[in-house]
Amino acid sequence: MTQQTEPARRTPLNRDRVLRAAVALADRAGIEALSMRSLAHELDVVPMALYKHVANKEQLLDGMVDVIVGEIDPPAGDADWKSAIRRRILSARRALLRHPWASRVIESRTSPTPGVLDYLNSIIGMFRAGGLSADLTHHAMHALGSRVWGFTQELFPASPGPAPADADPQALAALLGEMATRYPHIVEIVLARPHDGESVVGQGCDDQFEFEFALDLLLDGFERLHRQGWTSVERF
Amino acid sequence: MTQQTEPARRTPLNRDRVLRAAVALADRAGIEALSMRSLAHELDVVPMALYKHVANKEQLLDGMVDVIVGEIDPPAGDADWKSAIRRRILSARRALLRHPWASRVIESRTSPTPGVLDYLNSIIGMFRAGGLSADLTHHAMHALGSRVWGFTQELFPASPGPAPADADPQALAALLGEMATRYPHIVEIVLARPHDGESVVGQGCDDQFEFEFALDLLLDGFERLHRQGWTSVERF
DNA sequence: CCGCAAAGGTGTACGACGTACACCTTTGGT
DNA sequence: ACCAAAGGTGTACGTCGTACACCTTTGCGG
Repeated sequence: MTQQTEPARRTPLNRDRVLRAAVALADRAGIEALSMRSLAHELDVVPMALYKHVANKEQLLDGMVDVIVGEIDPPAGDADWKSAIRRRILSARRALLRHPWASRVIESRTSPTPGVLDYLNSIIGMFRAGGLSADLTHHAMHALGSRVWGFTQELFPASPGPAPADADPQALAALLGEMATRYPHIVEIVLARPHDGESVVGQGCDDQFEFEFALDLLLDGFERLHRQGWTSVERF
Repeated sequence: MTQQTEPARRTPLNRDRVLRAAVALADRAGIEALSMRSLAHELDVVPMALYKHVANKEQLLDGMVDVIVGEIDPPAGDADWKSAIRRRILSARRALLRHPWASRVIESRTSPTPGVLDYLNSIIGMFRAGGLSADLTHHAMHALGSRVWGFTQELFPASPGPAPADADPQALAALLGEMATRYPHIVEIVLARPHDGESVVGQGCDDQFEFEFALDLLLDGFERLHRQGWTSVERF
């Protein structure tokens, strides 16, 4: 007669539910708050229960990456390889922006998962379908680096200096002055975007623009090399 | 009469010795083996002693980055900005290659140290001295991203698949065949470098070449934009 | 319908880790 | 000679990943 209330037995965990819960938790609380313990708590289960579904935390992170990679749109039917690849990479970027922790996790993986290999294979296939040689494609992939995923390693996630939430505008101005004498060139280019001068340091640039600027520079470069029949010189 | 042997008192620690020991330990044992405890042990000191010299582990890592940044050569006196920047970045690359953990640590820093700001300021100054506008320089720095440090985020540190030290060549061949059917494009471009076909998977590419390929593509792109007076279009 | 193996979930425990805090020891300046 | 500051110590706490032995539920072949 103990507690009749519990109509349906808790549906058992499985790898997929674990991964999705992990992604959701990382989205909500940040990747640094994701531990085997916190995830288990989230799923109303004891920490060790997770190990019946993932081998260890590394595999959990691998699985989470594959969930995100699964969100990338399949190739669209663009006529030319350049815009097809461009669109696909920007789709990857959108997926990654939805999960701000994802780029850091991808960087930290030490060996690729099947989902990742599928994606890379498909991007390479798009270059090849466009007629680029295997040789040039090889170098192109290296040149893109993490940009195939839609992110650049930003030099610094936030703006330099202490937290901008300090409020005190006088101290901020003083700090800027100090910066300007010690690092004049940095300050100059940070302020180079003329129209959003309101916040002295914060959000000075349009990340999306910066990303596309670099991406197009590279894609245009590949195209130019392709057209002139470039091949890596014999270096041996 | 207890132990007269200990002629000179141990010279006291200081921040610099701590940082150098940390760099040396990371070089020798890998960054993942660097803990406050292991570093203290290395210095024949109790873990908490380190906290008299660095505020916490994050600051220790910051300091280690500055040590490495200090190893980058000062600007050479090249005539044109492009080759001057090229040389400087390749010098940074050499410094980073001497300390394989450094790129990962740089990536993980959340706010810049003075040494880092000095380096960035100086690179920006080189663009400006070459006549590039603050606007174009701004975008160029973004486009370079972590490449200013001389590294690219490799898609994967090692080759895909399980450890290649498995030795058994038959199993390796089978694995390669499996890869070739599932990821044909990847296998094709991995094998695209014709002359080092001996190791099936390992070390298929010349990282230095890949780095310079991408770097030159970008620098050439900046130069082209500069020559044609490029300016970021009004996007508002 | 029984019994039993496998699959799934639990509890306890261990050895790392970073670091707070109170304490002792050495040292250099007056 | 003294004393404050600087440098080093010892103990302790909370968190982490996860090994291992155990219990419970479930589905299936006899």
